[in-house]
Parts: sequence; structure tokens; C-alpha cells
Amino acid sequence: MSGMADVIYNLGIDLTLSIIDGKWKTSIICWVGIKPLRNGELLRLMHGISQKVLTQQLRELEDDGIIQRTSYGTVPPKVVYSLTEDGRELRKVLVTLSKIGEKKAEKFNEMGRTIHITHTYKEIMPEANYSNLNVETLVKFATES
Amino acid sequence: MSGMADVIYNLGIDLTLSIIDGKWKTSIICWVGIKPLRNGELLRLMHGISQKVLTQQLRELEDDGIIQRTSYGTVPPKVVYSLTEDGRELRKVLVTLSKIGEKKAEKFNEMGRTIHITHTYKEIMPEANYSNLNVETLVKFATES
DNA sequence: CAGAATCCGGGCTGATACTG
DNA sequence: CAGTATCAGCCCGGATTCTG
Repeated sequence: MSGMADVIYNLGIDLTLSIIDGKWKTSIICWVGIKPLRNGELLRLMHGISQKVLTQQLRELEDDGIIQRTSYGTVPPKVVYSLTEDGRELRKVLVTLSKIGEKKAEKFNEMGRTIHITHTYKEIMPEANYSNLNVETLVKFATES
Repeated sequence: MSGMADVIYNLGIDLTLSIIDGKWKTSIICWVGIKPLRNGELLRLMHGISQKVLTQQLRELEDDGIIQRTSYGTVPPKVVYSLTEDGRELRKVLVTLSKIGEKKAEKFNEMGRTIHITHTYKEIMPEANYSNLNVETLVKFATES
């Protein structure tokens, strides 16, 4: 019975990619991986995202067990988003994929195909420590090219 | 001058994902990684893809240096697609992403979210050797669940 | 056999306005 | 502050048809 159809993927990678599929999800994972962030902070950090899309992608990442939402139940409301264990693991892979992309970018540039990558993989490595940075600094970090 | 705008990515991963972005590209890379394949073979192997989309994604993968096109210049035409060195490297990462997806699928299944993955990462490992299989066998391999 | 050309529909994203 | 709700545009993918 049930209208809840089972989901079928050809390969495991199709599931993995479906989890990070969304224009802003990889950025969200990287930012939230640096330190827990609030809705408004994410909005300012990721230049160009709309409130609606941010909420959507946060919900999906939460449903997929990549990030977790913590509400303080205060008035005015305070909510922070942080990575789950799965999220931290996924973030490591994102670093690898970033390295590959940067190598590829070099090749493309040598061949006359101009590519520019704003942030290097080192900035999103799990080892990177930005815990002492405040949001204003992070915003500068995000918006400067 | 030039209308050819430079492309800007926030992170290297955005470039990497753009390369495998396309409903069938990961499958193409995996299949072609098993052995060089012809247009018609790929069409039969990947159930549901159309000729137009296959051509599109093959071209894009070729432009991105992931696969290479070899034409024999005969009549009737014979063309085979195979992986480049970059393609073989990328394929290894796809295996990793598949492992992650399979682990995630197990968790989802335990939580009542039914996911089915048709082919395991072992089947697309670079070490897997299907060189002695003919296309008919591959088709069976591809279409059986 | 390999592929080019055309038309079309759905889904994701973005802009805007509203609410507890 | 942290969302919801609604509408609109665009791009990707699918079906079909035609060609060297």
C-alpha cells in the first residue's frame, strides 16, 4: 500500500550526491563545520542565498543527518546549526573533492580556460581552527575575493 | 573585451561537482572505466538515457578531460569512449563516495527510510576486471536488479 | 551506427511579502 | 530573529524526428 515509494539508486554515489545536491549545501557544510552558526549569520556569510532556499537546504541536510538544529527556545528565538558526526565525516570528503577541483583548475588555466577558485581547501580543512573568530571577521573572510 | 566570462567558484569542490553534474555522468564514468564502450553500447547499458542526453554528457565529459573519444573513421562509423588519466583518478573518488553512500543507506534503512542501492562500490573499483565480459553480459549486469 | 535538431514539461532557485 | 507562503523564470532532461 503506502504512497511512500522506496528510493532506488544505481550506485552509492548517487545517494551521496543527492545529499549534497543543492546549490548551497556544500558551502553550508563548510561554514557550519567551522563553528555553529545562526540563521542570520549563514544568510550574511553566503552572499546571494535567499531566506527561503537557506531554510530548505538546512531542513534537507537535517533530514539527511548531516547537520543538527539546536533551538534555545528563547524570545526572540535563537537557533544554531552545527555538524553531526556524519556531517564531519562528509566534510572531510569535501576537502578531498576541493583538492581535486583545485588541481583541475590549474590544468584548465594552463589551457586557457580561465577558472578562479575563491577559497582553498586548506581553509575548510577539519584541522583549520576558526573558533576564536567572530562573525564579522567571518563575513569579511567570506566576501573578500 | 571577450564575451568569454571567467568562471568563478567559491571552493574547488564546486568545480569538481560541476564536472560530474549531470544525471548520468557518474554512471558513464563507471561504465567506461570498466572498458572502452561505443555509443550504442552505452545507450543499452544505461537504461532510460536518451541519445540526445548521452551525446551531451559525453561531450561535456570530453571537454572536461575526463573521457576521450576515439573515432576509427570507418563506414559505418565506429567510435569508442574511454577514460583519460584524470578520468581514472576521478573514478577512484567515485568509489569512495559510493562507499559513503552505502553506509548512509544502511543507516537510513535502520531508521525506516527505505533505500535500495543496485550496485555496490566493489563492482566499480578500479581493481575490478570485466575485460573478458562481452556487452551482452554487461547489459544483463546493468539491467538486473 | 553515431549523432544533430526541435519541442516540451518539471523542478529547483530567486524575489517578494507576510508572521509568531 | 527565524522562519512561511506565493509566484515566476530558467535550465536540465526526455521524447521524437531527421541525417551522413
